[in-house]
Amino acid sequence: MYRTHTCGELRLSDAGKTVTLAGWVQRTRDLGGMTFIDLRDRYGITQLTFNTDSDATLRETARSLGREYVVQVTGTVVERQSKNANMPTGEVEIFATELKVMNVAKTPPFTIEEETDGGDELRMKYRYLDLRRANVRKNFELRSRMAIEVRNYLSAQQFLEVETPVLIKSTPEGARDFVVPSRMNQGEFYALPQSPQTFKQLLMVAGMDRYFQIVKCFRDEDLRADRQPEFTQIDCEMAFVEREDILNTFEGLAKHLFKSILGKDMNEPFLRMSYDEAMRDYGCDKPDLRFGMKFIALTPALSQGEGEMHLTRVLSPGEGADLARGRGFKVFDDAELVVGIKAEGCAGWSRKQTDALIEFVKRPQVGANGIIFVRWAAEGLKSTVDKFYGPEDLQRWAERFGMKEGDLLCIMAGPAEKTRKALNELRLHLGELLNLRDPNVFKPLWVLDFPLLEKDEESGRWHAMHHPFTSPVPADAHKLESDPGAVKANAYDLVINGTEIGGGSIRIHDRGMQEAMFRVLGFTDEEARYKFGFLLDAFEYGAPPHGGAAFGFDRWVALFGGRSDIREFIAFPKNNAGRDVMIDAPSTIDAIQLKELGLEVKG
RNA sequence: GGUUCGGUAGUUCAGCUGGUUAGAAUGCCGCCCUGUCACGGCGGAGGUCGCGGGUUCGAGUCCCGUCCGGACCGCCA
Repeated sequence: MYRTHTCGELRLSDAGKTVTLAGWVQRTRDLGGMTFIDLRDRYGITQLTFNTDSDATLRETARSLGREYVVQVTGTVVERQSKNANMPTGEVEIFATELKVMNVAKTPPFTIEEETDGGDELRMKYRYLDLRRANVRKNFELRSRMAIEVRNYLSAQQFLEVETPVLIKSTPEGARDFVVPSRMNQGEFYALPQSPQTFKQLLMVAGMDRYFQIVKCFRDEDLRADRQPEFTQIDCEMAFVEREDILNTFEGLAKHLFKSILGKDMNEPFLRMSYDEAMRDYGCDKPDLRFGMKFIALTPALSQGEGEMHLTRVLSPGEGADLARGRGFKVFDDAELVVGIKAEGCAGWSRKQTDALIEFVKRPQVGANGIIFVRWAAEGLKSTVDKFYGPEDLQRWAERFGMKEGDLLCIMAGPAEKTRKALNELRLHLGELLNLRDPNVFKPLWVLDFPLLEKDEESGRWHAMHHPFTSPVPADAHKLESDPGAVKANAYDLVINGTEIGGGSIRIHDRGMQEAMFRVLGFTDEEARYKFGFLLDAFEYGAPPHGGAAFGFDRWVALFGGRSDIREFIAFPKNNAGRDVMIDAPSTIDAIQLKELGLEVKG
């Protein structure tokens, strides 16, 4: 037997017991006459003590231990003379009588402590050391608990966990597929699933009624802090349901997780908002509702007074440059949209601070031209466009925004889509600066009524905003082929704190409608049959109405863990370039493997 | 495909308008220390300044290229 107890469980009540522990040497404190060793395992840290009463060889061994040596120790649990209130085992220590080094260790390249000195790259290269750190380990304890609670909730709701294949057929309609060559079928390839979408629909045709799976999905697209090439979804599908049934079921799942994991009672029904509303009020389809700063448009449609109209003109060619006065306004060809947000209590911000905001929105990633500021300070309303606007204009704007003394308006103008997007970035940035994005506050939101289709500006083709199996809302179904852009999707996203946690839809379950959808997307009948014939065929054998949802498990865990980087919640993640720096993958394969697969590699 | 920030000791970083022998903290090694828990004290070792080229009397510092990493845009049905 390697151990009788873990390093996290001994308490004062255990005093007097003879115990054996095993673990890693966290730290040695050698005081000359006494030596203390912190012994660590997954469960905690226990202090070992050696002194002049200890056997001389034993003491010598204790003093020679390096960080991360694996040791087994036997000794007596004793009450500490100086207790440490900061650790659960802080009232006791082990007076060691035997000490065995089970394995030595090189000095690790970074400290194995909560506040490590290691940078991200090193931590990932030595991830097995990084994972020894208590705060990293906690992320995986959280992840494990959440997976168990997801299963608890869904199985109580009669969902069956069914595994779907990982080697499937390539249908790169949305994201690019990862592709796997087949040795037995040379020249042909499997693809790894971007999601088990079609399989879960087939399970509904199969009468499974309610399916779920916590499943890896793969997308060969560029990475982000919240995007990995392989990631985990909570994938669900239900038969004989309408949108309302699905929203209720998964709102229930979310509430169950909030309660069981975070101890939070989410009694209120989740807010609901249409896509159009979200775009109008927040400039994005996943608004962070932890704070206000709703968009308010000043022109052109909503404006009445001359002031607003003038604003459009001022920002037009020629005059814009003059207006700049060194503040960075540039010329707009047209200001389709003039829209602002109100930052409460920011009227006192310095020139340096407001300039920093302008710099922020002028970054190429945001691409705005500038910001007009209106502040209500002690001396009254003042704006960066005072040259062009009198007090009565400013007063009207202030009323429009419900402005109070101390508030700062940030107004942007330009092409509608770009301006909305830029103001969204500014809003989030201000929320950050003003500490309004508290990770302990959760504001869930259902976003509904997405457009079914989006037009790709380059190709002029329609593509599905969600995926091609999403049904139109019943009222719009007849417009699918005549006016595709006007069709709303029977789809929904769950957004929490500005993060898209998941989404889903009521699916098409009728062959004719699915074929119409493929036509709208520009598939020929042959293409549709080649890629999705199995699904179309299945719809002819009694496909029930069905719908479902999928949730980004990594993101959800990260959200509950109060972080935005999902890599912290994935045991062995990939870096920005899709590489695993620990095992050094991807890598080349040898000539024999290539030959067996019937592949040749260029270059 | 693009934008942007970074790469200097094992590690995290500082290093000014180019100028003698490149610093700090921490870690590591040695010695001292009987109640530490970020122990303390004294001493020591440790560097191809990512790589290649250029400018210059002189480059960690400036320029060009390249590699690597981070964040972001495009992309992510």
